[in-house]
Amino acid sequence: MKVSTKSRYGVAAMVDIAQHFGKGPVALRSVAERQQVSEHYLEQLMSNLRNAGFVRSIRGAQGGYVLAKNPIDITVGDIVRAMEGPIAPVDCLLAEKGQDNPYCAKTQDCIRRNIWLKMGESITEALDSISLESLCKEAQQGKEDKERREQTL
Amino acid sequence: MKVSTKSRYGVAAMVDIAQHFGKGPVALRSVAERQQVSEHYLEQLMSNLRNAGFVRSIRGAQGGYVLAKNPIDITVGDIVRAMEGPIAPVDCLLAEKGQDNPYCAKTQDCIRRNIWLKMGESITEALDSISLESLCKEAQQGKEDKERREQTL
DNA sequence: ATAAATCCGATTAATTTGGTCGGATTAAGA
DNA sequence: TCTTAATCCGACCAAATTAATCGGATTTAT
Repeated sequence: MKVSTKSRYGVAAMVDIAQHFGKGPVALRSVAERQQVSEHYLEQLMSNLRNAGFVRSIRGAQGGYVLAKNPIDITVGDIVRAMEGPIAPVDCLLAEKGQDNPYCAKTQDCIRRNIWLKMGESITEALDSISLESLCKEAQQGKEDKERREQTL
Repeated sequence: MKVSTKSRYGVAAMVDIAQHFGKGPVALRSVAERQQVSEHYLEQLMSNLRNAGFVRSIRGAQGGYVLAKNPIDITVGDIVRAMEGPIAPVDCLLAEKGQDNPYCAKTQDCIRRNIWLKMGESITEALDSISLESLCKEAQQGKEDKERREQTL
């Protein structure tokens, strides 16, 4: 029940890029350095985010990545789904309603299914309530607080 | 972000045993058959639940497992924690407050940590709101509904 | 031209998950 | 007391997933 590094690095990268929103493309190299992760690995992750439409890439020298949407319109849930697919703690939740379920024959009267359904909904709700904008604001706030503390000393 | 079979089988077994609450020990063999999982594997899982104090085992012929508490006092969250340890989507949440964190140096001002903290709390809340008793009732209800439908035909 | 970037597919390494196996121990019942 | 049905336990193994790494192709600003 751990969150994969895909999601963690993905969120870290997106927050990093969001913090440069409106200031031109951010090179992955610099993101990798700030966030202390492998640039090559990040590369792979970014293609998921690009295909999902959350970032746009600019190739060639001085290129990099920019957000494809406003930070308020991208949530942590969006990023996690782009990295790992649908949020579903068990596979049997993936079957469409009304269709027969390839993962489990007796979907209809399975009491345990509801447990994991509820769990998935809770996770989704929590993660979709956090936008890149709110994270950037929080980071900015933290930075200002820190500076104020240091000045007061 | 899938729930492991440990947790799923663990919950299945506990519901099964709970349905026999007050009727003497349930042999793992019979649980394994009803739930369609390997008896040997279930064995391993039960030792977690036993060590956590949720079931008591009775060895020897005619032995088996019984709940060590009332079904209303055992939640799905309890079972999941017994099977997988603390519910923490990222390791850095495991460090005690105020102690320095072996997983990440800058725990204090990490905005991302709060994401996963919130996520963990949501999961915990969802899973702890479901008791074995409520699951048994739901199963019983489902069974009665089914019988009624069949009689009406 | 050159250098700085992204892009992409293949491969590998490490970790976790999901078991299996064999035998020891315990206790009920004939 | 013997047999049989059960839990208990540690070691081992196989498969799947995760987390990278690598090499080179492509694009573009300067």
